[in-house]
Amino acid sequence: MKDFQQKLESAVQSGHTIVFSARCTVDYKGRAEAHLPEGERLIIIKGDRSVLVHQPLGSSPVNYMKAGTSVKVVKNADSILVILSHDALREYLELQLFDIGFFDSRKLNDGRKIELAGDERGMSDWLFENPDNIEQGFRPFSREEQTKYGFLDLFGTDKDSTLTIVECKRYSVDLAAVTQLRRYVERVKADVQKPVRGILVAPKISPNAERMLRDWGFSFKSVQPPLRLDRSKSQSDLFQY
Amino acid sequence: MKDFQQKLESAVQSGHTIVFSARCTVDYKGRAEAHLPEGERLIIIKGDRSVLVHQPLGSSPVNYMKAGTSVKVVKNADSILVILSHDALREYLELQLFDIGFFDSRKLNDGRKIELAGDERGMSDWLFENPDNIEQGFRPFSREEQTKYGFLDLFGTDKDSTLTIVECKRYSVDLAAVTQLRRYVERVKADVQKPVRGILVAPKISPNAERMLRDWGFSFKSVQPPLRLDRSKSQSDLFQY
DNA sequence: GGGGAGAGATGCCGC
DNA sequence: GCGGCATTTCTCCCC
Repeated sequence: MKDFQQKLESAVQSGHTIVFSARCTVDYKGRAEAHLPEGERLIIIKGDRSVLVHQPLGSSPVNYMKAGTSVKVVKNADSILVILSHDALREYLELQLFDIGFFDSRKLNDGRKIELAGDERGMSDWLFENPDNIEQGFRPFSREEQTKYGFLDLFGTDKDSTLTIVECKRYSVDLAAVTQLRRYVERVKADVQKPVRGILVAPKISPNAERMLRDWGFSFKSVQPPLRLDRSKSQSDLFQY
Repeated sequence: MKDFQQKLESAVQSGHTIVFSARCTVDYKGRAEAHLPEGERLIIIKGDRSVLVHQPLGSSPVNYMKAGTSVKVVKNADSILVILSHDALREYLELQLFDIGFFDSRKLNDGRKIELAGDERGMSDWLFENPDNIEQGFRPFSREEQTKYGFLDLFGTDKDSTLTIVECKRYSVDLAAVTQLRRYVERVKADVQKPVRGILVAPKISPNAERMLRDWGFSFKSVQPPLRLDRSKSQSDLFQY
């Protein structure tokens, strides 16, 4: 355990990626307050001093600290305290370690960033280029633009030259999406003193959301934009297993 | 590498918590599509077959799969493919491993659940017991209840017996919170054909949200409820470092 | 399994 | 820094 304290402190110092398992308790105080009774967990401390505590099941960390956390290690009679604090965020995490399972610390070389396709930005980009997929005659003149009216996905005119606001959702439209569109439409309508239409575009919509949408005179268009990740290496046959 | 394939397959079979580092590429296809060029990362496969891929910086996994993923390992000439698929969710992740840094696999014993205090539920519980913190004379008759009107945090009457809906937020009230309250108020108002008040309760509110709130005749009450995590072991001196 | 809503949400971009 | 908003959001609860 003495050895462990030494190892952990120098690993943190060197900015390595640190992974270890331990029987421990966890206490958190910050935006909320939490306690996790004794059990075996996986603890990760990264080079930016972000911290993750993972239980053996579940994809989300049970506790965590953001990058910039300071790490202090204190040896007790029968345990080691790892005191993690982020004073700027006023968040504190304390691990009381009773047994260490394994420990690894190493430099990981990785400067690459993930390339992602199929997000909402891509969807509105595609609809901007292919507006007839929303409605015949719809002509957008702005896209993802911070207008004085707010952050409108697509803003344009329909075939009758009526101002039309389009809100895109990647998945199912819910009540919140309808109120969001309503907020945009009302803001623009109040400003231009003319009729303004609202269209929600998404693969599907929940029954409640559709009812509210109709009540407000908005419309829904079901659209499933194609995924597209352009890069030299063909990916077409990678997911055939 | 041959050895690694064997180790990984049997570790997955035994439901262990598996952690290893590898120089690898990552490809994802599912709700979106993603590619991560070659670099050194940390990979975690848990007993429920949830999968996490972590880069050396940042608290969020760069790629992941939910519990119930099936794991297949294929040996190539110069690399190992780990093919992760979740057919029910139609999500696929592929790791191409070129070098393994370290590998650990072990059973972690942990059945404990986290105890959390200071969430919105606790806040509405506290306000239900101490309604004068919202407004003199406010008397709630339901709390966090799934009424026919929706999920109202607090529902009651004010000192003039006017129906009053209270929406609690743990942090700053934003535009979405105001439209949410508006949706509740309108639904109840339409049903009872009587005036209905709306009150937002939170530590603070953004200027835009406050403007919209006032426009609709709702009110805001700044309240900071105390954190409280009741348990035998006193925590009062644990965060003094 | 879907809908609805909170989360110690996180992360991104804008002002 | 806050605000506004998407997220491969995730998680929980309830129908």
